[in-house]
Amino acid sequence: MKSFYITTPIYYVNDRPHIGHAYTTIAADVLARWKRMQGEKVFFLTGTDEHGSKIAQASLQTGITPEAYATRMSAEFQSLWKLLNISNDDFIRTTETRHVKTVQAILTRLYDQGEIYKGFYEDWYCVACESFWLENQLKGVASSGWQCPECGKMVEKLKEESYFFKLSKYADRLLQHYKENPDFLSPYHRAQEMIQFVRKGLKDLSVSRLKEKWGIPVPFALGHTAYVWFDALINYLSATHYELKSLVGIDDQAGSHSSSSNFKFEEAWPCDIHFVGKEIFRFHTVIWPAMLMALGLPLPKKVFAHGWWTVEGDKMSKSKGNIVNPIEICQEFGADPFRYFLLREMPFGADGDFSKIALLKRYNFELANDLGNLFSRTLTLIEKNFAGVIRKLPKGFFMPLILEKTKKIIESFEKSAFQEVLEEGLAVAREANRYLEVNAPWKLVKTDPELCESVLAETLIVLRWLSALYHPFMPELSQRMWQQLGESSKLQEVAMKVFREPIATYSPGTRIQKQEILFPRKL
RNA sequence: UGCGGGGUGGAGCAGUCUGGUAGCUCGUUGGGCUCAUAACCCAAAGGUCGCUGGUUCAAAUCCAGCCCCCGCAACCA
Repeated sequence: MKSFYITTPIYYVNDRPHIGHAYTTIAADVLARWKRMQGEKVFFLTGTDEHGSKIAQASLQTGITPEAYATRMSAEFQSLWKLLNISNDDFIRTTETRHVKTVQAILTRLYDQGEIYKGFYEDWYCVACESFWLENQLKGVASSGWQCPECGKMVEKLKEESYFFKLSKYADRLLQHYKENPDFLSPYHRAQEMIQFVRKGLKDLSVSRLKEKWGIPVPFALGHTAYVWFDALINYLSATHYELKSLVGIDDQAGSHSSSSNFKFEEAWPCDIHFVGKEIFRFHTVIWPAMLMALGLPLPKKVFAHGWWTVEGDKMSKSKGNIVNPIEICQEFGADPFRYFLLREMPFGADGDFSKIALLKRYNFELANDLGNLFSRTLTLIEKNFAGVIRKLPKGFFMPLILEKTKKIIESFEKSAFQEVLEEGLAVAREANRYLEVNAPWKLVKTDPELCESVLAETLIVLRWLSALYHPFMPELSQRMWQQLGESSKLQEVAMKVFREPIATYSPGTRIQKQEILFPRKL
């Protein structure tokens, strides 16, 4: 059976994880949990990109080897994902044997096929930084000499032997693919940029470096190291044990520090969705598909580029020192509300701003007041007036609304429109608050207890539906909602059934378990 | 410069593809309720939809020109 294969980029370990990394990973996690809810087998992959000069330099500064440095940083990502309740099935590191061998096998195969050829790479080079720059990246002016944008020292034109991938010959096929698969480039408003870019023609891509030592050696060219992007993109294949046995002649099951993934290429490929930041959309929609074409493999079904966060109105940058540390936010608000906020605040695909005030407002108004308080008032009414047990079977007052929203939400998930999903859910919670206001069960209990019980039974159905809906976004707190409704099952196992049939899955007479407040209001 | 995105009540956004009484959240003002996390509900005020011109019975929406903001241009989520 084909799994639903979903990836994040592998994160570059030259720095600690920040809100941007968390954003992509949380989005992927929400979709993964949603798909699992629907009963699909999911293969959710994330990992770390550990090669390249920046890593080598960073490790030098800390006085340890690149390997040790990468391991340390990679561990930070892994522990953050644990903190954020990320349900990835595998975590791949580009320094793992399974990956290195796959990259080398692919390089060799493309070289043998004539897709990779020897040529010369010529560009501006900074000796101090050991890195190449494009002319438009340089500082200074041509007349007095160009300077390195990083260290300010003079750069020189350098020509070195390099191996090139025949990217240029795939331009037409790429355009054809974009045309025939309108979902491949998502969201739509970013597609045009890529199409125009490819239309202008592509240059062959240098995929090897002589100067770079920290990376994967090119098997057929002594002294050459694989270009980090060529290396990195292949992770999506190497994690599936792509042709490992036939290509490399080793059985990975026993080797390397693979984290127990047993997903096979046949059940994973083609990838269903690559989540990426908008800045690497091009790598994933131009270079990566061209590489797959050269290998004769089917292309991923969709590449989705999300937007960027500014922080308190400013661009996030190290020099400004305004990098948001997800760990701190989790300590203050909890992982689930943080997850909620990131996907709620802006449409997935657009840019947005992260601010403490915005987070606090979403938390208080939506989670505490609208959602949490709805649970609280309903459960208290049941507790106080009916000893915690509703015996009446709800008639389904909310079902037309719930069915309508359920349909919309399923569509929104298909578009990765997480914000829409949360908006629809919130609208239902607000409607339920209104319903209580109109029917005033606190009055009804004195005049018509039977009717009062019915009103609360209807509201209970909404709470069940909401618990199920929020499961992908807030795995821990939704489970607590579920428990408070008197249910003992694991929500993730029943969520879809409850989401579709909140009444049929309900047994009247279940004793509710009002416990601690779900979202304590924050000042 | 090239390419791309955007400019909608005080703030943040949806609506633009498929023209037809301008919608949501927050904020403000007034009222209601008292079950609940000082939470909840109702109502009101507030917009010539960046500018100019065109198409049309009708334009935020289509077309042309202009102004302003932002992003990308081959290793920042």
